[in-house]
Amino acid sequence: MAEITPPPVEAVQLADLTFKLLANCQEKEARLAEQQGLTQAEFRCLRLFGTEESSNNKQIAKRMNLSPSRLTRIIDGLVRKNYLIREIDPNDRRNMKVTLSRQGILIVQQLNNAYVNIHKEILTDIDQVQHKPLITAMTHLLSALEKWIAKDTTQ
Amino acid sequence: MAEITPPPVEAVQLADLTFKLLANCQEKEARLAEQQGLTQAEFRCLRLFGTEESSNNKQIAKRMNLSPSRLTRIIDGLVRKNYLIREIDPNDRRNMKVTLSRQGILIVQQLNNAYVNIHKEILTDIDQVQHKPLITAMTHLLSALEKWIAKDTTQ
DNA sequence: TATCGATTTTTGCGTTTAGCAAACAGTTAA
DNA sequence: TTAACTGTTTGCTAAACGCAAAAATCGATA
Repeated sequence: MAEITPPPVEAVQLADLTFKLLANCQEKEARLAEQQGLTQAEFRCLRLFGTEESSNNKQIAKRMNLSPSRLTRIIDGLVRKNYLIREIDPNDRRNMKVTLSRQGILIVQQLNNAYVNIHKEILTDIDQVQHKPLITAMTHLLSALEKWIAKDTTQ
Repeated sequence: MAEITPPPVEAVQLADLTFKLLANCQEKEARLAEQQGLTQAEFRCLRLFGTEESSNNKQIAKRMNLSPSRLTRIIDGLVRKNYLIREIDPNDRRNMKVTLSRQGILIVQQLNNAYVNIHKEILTDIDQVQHKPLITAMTHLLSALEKWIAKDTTQ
């Protein structure tokens, strides 16, 4: 399988780290979502918009790893809360064009600020010189992980 | 709040990284759990045992961030699958002493192996010299994150 | 030692989250 | 026009989860 096997100790440590990190990040996201009066799914959905333009139901569902039907109902909630606008795409009337409302843009900004602030706070707790390496290392980890997931999907 | 504010760019990057990492790790755990015929909750519960001794319902629930009642039912399932043994703690008959069965020890080993193997595979995809820094950096991140969570709980 | 308050687990019940399949609406091409 | 296809929504169902009450037990105190 793998050409050169890394020392198992490192793999064990990494396994342990990502396991714990996952639990903590989940907790972190749950807190943040609650602070804004959102469910976790709503939080993730909104954050996915970022500053981006609009998208349609199916695309969002795919990006969130949820069924389109589930997404319909999550968006229902966000429309009811006046964060999203859902209108028929004039180019293809089957599509629903989902866009952030004025309020939606506002809350996404708030959301992003809060999210970034946490990480700013976390960074103050880590030695300055470690910041760059941390980001580099985690970028590698992420891309390796994405590759692993993609590989396993197709096989 | 923070004494020295780190450059916001780094915080933004880190925020983005942990957000994506979270999604991917969730996916990874879901896959692994399914492979072993376990629900995600069961997976996490078993993995929490690791090689450790026994624990009681309430402790496990707290560590998993679940209500004790939910935990009762998750353990129900694992007892039914013969992975856990649940018996009354003779020292305090209110407590249930939960331990791994022979089969439980086996599957936890398998689980850990699979989990570690993924990370071994992931590491082969990252430059050797990056491994140590990655683990160091992530250890720092984890402890900073844990600190943030603990701080916010008490306030 | 009988009783009261606290603790741990379990059970009953309602809510939320989620997917599947069918219905519906619209598109594209023959 | 019709047939095959795509995207969204709706109805239904199952799983995940928490709350509150019940049951069992403990510990301390009057």
